[in-house]
Amino acid sequence: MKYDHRKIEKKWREKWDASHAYATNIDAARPKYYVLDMFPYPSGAGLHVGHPKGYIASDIIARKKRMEGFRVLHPMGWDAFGLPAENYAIKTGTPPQKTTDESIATFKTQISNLSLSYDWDREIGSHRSDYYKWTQWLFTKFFDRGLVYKKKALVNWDPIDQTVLANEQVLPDGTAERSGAVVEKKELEQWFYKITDYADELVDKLETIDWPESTKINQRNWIGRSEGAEIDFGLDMPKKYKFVILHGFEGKPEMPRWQWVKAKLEELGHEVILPELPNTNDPSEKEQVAVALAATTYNANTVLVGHSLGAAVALKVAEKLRTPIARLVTIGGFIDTAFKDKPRKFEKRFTWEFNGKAIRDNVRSFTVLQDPRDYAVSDEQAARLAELLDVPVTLGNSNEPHFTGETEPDVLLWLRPTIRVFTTRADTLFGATYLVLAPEHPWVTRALEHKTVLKNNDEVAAYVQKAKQKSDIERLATDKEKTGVRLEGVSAVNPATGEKIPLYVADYVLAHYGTGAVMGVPAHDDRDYEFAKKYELPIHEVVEPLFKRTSGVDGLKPNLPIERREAVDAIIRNPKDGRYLVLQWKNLPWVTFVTGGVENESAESAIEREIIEETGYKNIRLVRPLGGALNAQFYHVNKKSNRWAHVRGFYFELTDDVQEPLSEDEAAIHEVLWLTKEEVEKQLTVPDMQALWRRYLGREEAYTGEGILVASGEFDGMTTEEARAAITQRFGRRKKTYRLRDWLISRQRYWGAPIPIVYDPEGKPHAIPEEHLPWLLPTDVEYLPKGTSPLGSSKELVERTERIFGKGWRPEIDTMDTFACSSWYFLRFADPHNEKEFASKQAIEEWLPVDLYIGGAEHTVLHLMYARFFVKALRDMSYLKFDEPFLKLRHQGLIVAEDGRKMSKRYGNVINPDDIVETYGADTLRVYEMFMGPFQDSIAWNTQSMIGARRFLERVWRAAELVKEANEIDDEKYKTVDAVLHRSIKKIGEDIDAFKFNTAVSQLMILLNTIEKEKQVGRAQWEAYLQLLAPFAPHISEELWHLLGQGDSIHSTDWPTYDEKLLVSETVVYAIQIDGKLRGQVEVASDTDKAAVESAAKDAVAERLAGEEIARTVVVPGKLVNFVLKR
RNA sequence: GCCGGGGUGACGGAAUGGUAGACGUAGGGGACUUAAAAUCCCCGGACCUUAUAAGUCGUGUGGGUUCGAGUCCCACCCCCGGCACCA
Repeated sequence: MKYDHRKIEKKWREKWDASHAYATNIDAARPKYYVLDMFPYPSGAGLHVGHPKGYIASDIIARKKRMEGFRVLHPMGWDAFGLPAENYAIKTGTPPQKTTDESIATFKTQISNLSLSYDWDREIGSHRSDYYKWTQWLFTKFFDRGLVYKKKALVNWDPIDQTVLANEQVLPDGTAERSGAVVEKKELEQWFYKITDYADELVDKLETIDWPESTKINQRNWIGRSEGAEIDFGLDMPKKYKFVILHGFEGKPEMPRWQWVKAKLEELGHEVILPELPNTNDPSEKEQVAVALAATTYNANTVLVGHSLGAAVALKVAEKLRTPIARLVTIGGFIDTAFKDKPRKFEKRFTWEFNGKAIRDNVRSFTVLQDPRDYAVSDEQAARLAELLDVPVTLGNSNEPHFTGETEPDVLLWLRPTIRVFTTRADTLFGATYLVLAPEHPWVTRALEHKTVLKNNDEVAAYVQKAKQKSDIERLATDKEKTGVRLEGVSAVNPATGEKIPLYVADYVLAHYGTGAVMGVPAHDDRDYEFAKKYELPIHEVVEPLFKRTSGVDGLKPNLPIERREAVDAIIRNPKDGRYLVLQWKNLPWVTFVTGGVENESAESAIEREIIEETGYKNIRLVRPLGGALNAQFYHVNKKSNRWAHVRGFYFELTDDVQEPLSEDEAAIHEVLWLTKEEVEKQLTVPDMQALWRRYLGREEAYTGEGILVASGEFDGMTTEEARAAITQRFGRRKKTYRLRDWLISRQRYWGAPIPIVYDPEGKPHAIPEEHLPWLLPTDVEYLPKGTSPLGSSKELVERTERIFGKGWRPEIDTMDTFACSSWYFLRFADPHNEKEFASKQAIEEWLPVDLYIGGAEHTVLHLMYARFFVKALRDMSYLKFDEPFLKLRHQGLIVAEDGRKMSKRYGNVINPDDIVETYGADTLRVYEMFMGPFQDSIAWNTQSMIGARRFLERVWRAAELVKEANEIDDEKYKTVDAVLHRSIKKIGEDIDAFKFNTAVSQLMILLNTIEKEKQVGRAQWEAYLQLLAPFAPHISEELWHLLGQGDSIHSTDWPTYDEKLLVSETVVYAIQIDGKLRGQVEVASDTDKAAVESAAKDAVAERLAGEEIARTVVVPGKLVNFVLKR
């Protein structure tokens, strides 16, 4: 009978479908296992053979887990919102709903052909309203929780797709990941998920999950946490101000924060007035203003400051002034009483009206300082205040959420002229010789508004303007020369040295990272070095380099103490031939320059003495010392001790060739070589020697490594690591910053989940209540986007909004980034038909988290990080009890086309799985894809090679004829097969668990080879064989299983177990080596003791050992014998 | 530049510091056949040798540690992926 895959596969597919063979087993007595594939976007093009690779692997795991007694959740669904269907709609008018459903049908057929054991009863589609209802519901919960916010921001605009993109969707070269368009900057009001709130946990919890290390590293890099310090540099300006500070509700001038602010400002020579406002719990507008006005005279040097209620008073004061003041700062201020937390006593009488124009006419600049965490004043209140003054809100961080801490450095920062920098190298603070601000830095913006602060106001304004016009690509081109402009008329004070240092504005400093300002330490930072060279700024070295060897022959021995020594090195050149002298060490695999210790003498005399001793050349001339000292820590192989050498380098030239003979001691440890410049560069491998060589060549550079502090006062002698902590403590604060920014989810596109927000007639956004969800995607739309969302063209949407919420209410017309839909789908699979919840608590507890997640490596940051964020946020809202969605993650490698390129319609090199299934069978495809090579590697498809998998299955088919019943079995042959069988059960089980599918298949082949060679296989042995094959080739194994007369499916049988005793064979072949070279073999019983093995081996190679003396014999049990001969 | 991963026959690949190249593909030889396909058997890293036996070399390059290195250490070259003026 021939192996007819078409007939067999069709038959079983239909039987399994009809019987719902893969419905999820919900027997609570079994342990659960949730194995999930990343749900695909159902593109119109259908699948190519590369797509199912991951599905096949997860299916193998799912099948094996079922056979091992687990209840397995193995679902599949569709990530169905997305641009291709929408772009197709724009071109043809076909509704995306229709296109998408058709594509899903195609995908499902293709996937079904492979008999992947999904529970199709749990199928979901993210575009279906019963799914996106919950995507929207989650949005509203995030909204209530403060994890969703709207802000005007410079965003990435894709001019081809006509929508904004998340930072993650923009490639490093500034083009869009999807469309390839050059991304533009646009200022738009957009919705954001506050993923940065979870930055720390997103980094820290990576350690708890079993993910590929490279994926974890990618996430860590993307979040880009760096731990450093914030340090404030006071500004020295000729101008001094008078600060009038008005406290808030139930406040007092004696409060620690005001006294602290006052003291800090007075230190800088400013004047501070702190009037006490009366009756703040029942304030009268007139009384408050009168007290404030009476406190002092107001003029162009006055800075008026108001906290909370005091801010409202300050605004009224400003309204009434006759001469303009310099500045008005509100801290946690408001102009209405729509408080977040609770009503205030004064609300009844607070009916104050503010004249924005009068205030703006009387004040030259404003700052509205608001902490988003403020418990009383909402961001909307702050926004209304800022609108009155026509300035943006300045976001700050208070120590206590309403700026009520004992000290409030952020308040001081916005009052006192101070520049705060972020640095990871606080240890180099003494070397900071200038500051650089980003062009968008608020202090620069404000100074430019004042016009008189900077002597070169126009020049700076022009530079800032130019920088703003540059695209990100231009600004981030790293090879470009740095530019900047000095801020004339101001200087900063280095808090460590007290020195006055200049300020620059330069576009190499990024406004959105850290504080938007950096300290320039040219001696120890490459960028600062480049900048300082160009603008001739002083370079102060404060770190002596330290070269620490931790591995290799001269790596520090951890158990020995480190001895400090003053040392000297010399580069010696012979001017006659231009060669350099090096020492070739006898017991070290490298060359060095002449090197030695200083013994009660000057460094200069020490090096001359060492040169004579080590080389014999005595007529030498010191040309110049080579820079400052450097440190080397290493294990001194000759002296057998750990050394910390504090080295001075010198450059000498030979005056003649006279060379004395070396002492015996010296000659024994090294020899003198003369090398050309090229040879030196090639052979010199010791880092401190290389550093010396670079100095000799005059190569100037910043030293950015670790080292020992110098010229840093009390911190001298500390390691950079110690100094970072100590200097931070003394002059700044520890601070973490992140590269990660909040997740922009607004998309100006049609085919996505509508953002469930409506705006009241005042324009205030409201989350749509649950009873109105799903908030349906309208269908009466113009698909073509025109810079705003197509939803804007829907009449039905507006009518719906007004009908439900009232006249004048307007719908949000943006849709959500599709990643929002895929950030929680794994939860829905636990309970996919629930109409009351996104999933019941019980279902979630039963199935989650996902035990094994398989998908492409292209999702290492986007989807995988967003999903982690969702889970953490939902946990904090008490919907979940676990921290991480995916406990174990594996990526499948790509299958590229036979020509080595990516499979793509464009190249015409796509292999369609349907064709392979038709011609060779699904089992062949499955076996081949697993056998190709390591699961995570990218490998080229090779149809010829695939035929090998087909041949293997044909051999399996024929081997069924070799099955023998007990009475006809030849014992010897049975035993031979049994030994290989039990080893195979062990290996195949372990290999599947370890994702080594390729070697598992190879073991199936080895076992089959054995069966064929013995020409017989016991019935029970054959049953076990089919069970081992079943996860890989479900159809043929099922068919052969039934041919044995079995009634039930092979896929619901118990996974075979192996007998430990059978893993050990009776005899073992030892390899025999002489001096490590293979010289023979000997077979002995496997329980032979070492001595007997040794003598058997000795006999086997007796001829070769004749006349030789054996110095040593190594016997590795079960492996080999090695005779080491005496020489 | 920085951070990952990798470099093994003609090809895909295998190998807890212990006989390098399992398993498969292509290839060569043979059997069966009128013939071909399919199937079965044998060979299958390079060099040396008529061939065998024996030997020499061999896992990107150069060194090292070890009785023994594809595997560990040092330096370097190349390829792939990610990040990149992130202070």
